[in-house]
Amino acid sequence: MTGKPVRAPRADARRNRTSVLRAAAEMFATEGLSVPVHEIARRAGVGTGTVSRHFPTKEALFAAVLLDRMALLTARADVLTATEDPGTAFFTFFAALVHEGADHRGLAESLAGVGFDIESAAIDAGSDVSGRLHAMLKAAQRAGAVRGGITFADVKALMSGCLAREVAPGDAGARDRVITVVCDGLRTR
Amino acid sequence: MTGKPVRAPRADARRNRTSVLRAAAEMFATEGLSVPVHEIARRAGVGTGTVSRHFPTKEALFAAVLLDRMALLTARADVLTATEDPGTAFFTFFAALVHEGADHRGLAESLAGVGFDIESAAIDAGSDVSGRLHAMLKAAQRAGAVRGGITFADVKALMSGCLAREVAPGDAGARDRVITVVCDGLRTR
DNA sequence: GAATATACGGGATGGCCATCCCGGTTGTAT
DNA sequence: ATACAACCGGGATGGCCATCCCGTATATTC
Repeated sequence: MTGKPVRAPRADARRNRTSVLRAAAEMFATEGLSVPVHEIARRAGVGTGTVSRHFPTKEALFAAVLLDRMALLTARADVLTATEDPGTAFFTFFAALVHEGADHRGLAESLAGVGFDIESAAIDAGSDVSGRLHAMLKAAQRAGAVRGGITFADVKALMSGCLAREVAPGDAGARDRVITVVCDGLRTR
Repeated sequence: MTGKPVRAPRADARRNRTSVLRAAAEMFATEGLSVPVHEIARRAGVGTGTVSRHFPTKEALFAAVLLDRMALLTARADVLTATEDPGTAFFTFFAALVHEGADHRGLAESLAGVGFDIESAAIDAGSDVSGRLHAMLKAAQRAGAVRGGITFADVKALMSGCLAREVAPGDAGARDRVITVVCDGLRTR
């Protein structure tokens, strides 16, 4: 079908690609989505042209960065679903997502709806964390561990609260307090 | 002291000023802080120059818009503090702030730390809503209505969760659900 | 060790936007 | 009615940034 006999990419190209990916992961994590592409290129030791050739768009770069983390998270979700009762699974995964987002400002911003849409990024990345969380919520509700009326959108909103800038990045204690408040609030009483 | 014999501003200037203020309030509320000044000017029926002459900076314009709403809110806080028990006062004011933010996207964004710093805007506006909420939190904790460990920063984070984009602007039901979750989570158990 | 496709760097381009500026206009005081 | 300060509109300016382009360099193949 494709008349193009695809040759393996050049060695320097592969090297640069991973450099960029690593630099992007670090900078998105610490600086957030608004970090200029130029900075990522500088940190990776390449020109801006190289970045946009490998990843046509900043959003595509972000999606690529997300790919592996997302895969890990969905795997984690599947393990929890299989081994824990629905309530525990949901609350544990919720906390895991919050902690993940806390270490990754770009992810948190995306979750909060600032910058790129995380749904589409996730789909580009071929991994659906949201879907897992949604399923776990429903299961936990059926099991009576989480209040009935709560919507998936409600949960996402509460999650973004746990990730708000007010909760300092390094302050795991604050994060745990907030998670506790939300989870206790979500429980059936 | 001021050698300037301040004359009353011209009538058209006053008219334009209030036009701009009204337009800005509407647009910040519906579109958020990222609305271009140009749009505000257009909606107000004036040139962009007129806007920046009256309000030297976009942030100053936002602070001016906030002024009256903030005054109302602090007044409300003072009434609640005087007439209700500390727990009720705190929870009621918390909900009031969330609903206020829901009707005013600019305010919500500012609270969430996106765009301008609301603290400084509030201080420019001469009204300290944060201070009131903080005091009410402490009182509610002393009265045993709210868990002890909770920080004011925690509360702000949770509040911004109630205002997340996921909770659709028109959906008062969703807002109430999320508020309930958070308030129940905050209560001493 | 040539020949050639591939990839590189970083300047050029274009869009967006807040703020500033100035030639022209209008309210106001006399 | 006149004169002057105050004010207006909106174009000009400058900064920031993602993306594109192209002359140059280099990995790969034969």
